[in-house]
Amino acid sequence: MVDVVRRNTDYALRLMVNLARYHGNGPVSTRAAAKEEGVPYQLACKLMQKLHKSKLVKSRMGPKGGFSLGRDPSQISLREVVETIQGPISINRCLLAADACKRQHDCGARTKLAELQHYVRDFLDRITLDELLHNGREKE
Amino acid sequence: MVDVVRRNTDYALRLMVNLARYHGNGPVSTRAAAKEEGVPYQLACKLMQKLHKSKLVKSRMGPKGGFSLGRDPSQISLREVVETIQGPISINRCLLAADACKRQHDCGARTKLAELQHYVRDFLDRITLDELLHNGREKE
DNA sequence: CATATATAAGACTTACAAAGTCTTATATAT
DNA sequence: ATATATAAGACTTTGTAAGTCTTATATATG
Repeated sequence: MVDVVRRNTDYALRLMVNLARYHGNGPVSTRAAAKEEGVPYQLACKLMQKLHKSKLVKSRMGPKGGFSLGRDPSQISLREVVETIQGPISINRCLLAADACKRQHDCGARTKLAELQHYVRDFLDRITLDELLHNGREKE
Repeated sequence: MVDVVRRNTDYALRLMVNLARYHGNGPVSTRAAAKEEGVPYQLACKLMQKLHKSKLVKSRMGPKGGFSLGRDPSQISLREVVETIQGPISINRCLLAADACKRQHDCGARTKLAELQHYVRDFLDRITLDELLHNGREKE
């Protein structure tokens, strides 16, 4: 079995939604976010580093420091987070490079799978952090 | 990077399309199909065994033996082949069991990802082996 | 009936990548 | 000065996909 969204990506998503929840109230420490979201602390550190490199979060060092979202939660898509952590979303490896497969010329699957890949990417593009946040806390 | 369709699944798909190509002309030996589709022979054997267990192909032992499709190519979907080889298609492991995640009650991602998973499965349900075959050989 | 050709089954090994841990360095609020 | 936080990356563990090997069994055909 293969998950399109891996465990670490799931963790990163939770952390990002956590930051979204406290957006505007100053930085959130990794320790706090990790604890609240049930993510192993050391892993959370590494994930935050990746998210920082891709500018999805800003950091402030020192006490009272932590991470905060780089943009408004309505401007960060699920796909950005996913691809930051686990790389480009792929249906089949033959779709990641134009010349990845020499059989592609008489391959009936390629076109179909490319179509699906496009749909999936687009779907995740259209979901934003604030949607996830409001969706989840709707009932309260 | 994660491929929704793994390498072995890709191999199995090629083998199945090969059988579809010769459908009605008696069994195809694994050796022949593997060679024609560029699949390592021993791997092809294991894949054919899985396909046989799930009734997607019929086998005939002995010389002049080999495998043939269990049903007409128009009645075998891409999803059946994929799930026979690599198990259920999953967007996130939290979607595979009703109680896989205790956070699901206030999780905004779950609904969206379930929707996507449903779309992907349905998409692959609607593609059949004979479509793949005709798509690929259209130009000839 | 002997033999060559095919599948059947599963143990075993290898290779790779994800997940998780540990260590050291650096910045800053108080 | 010190405690608290991030920064960075080496390292270990674990899981699983991919690939190989071995032995058994069925059957067409001379």
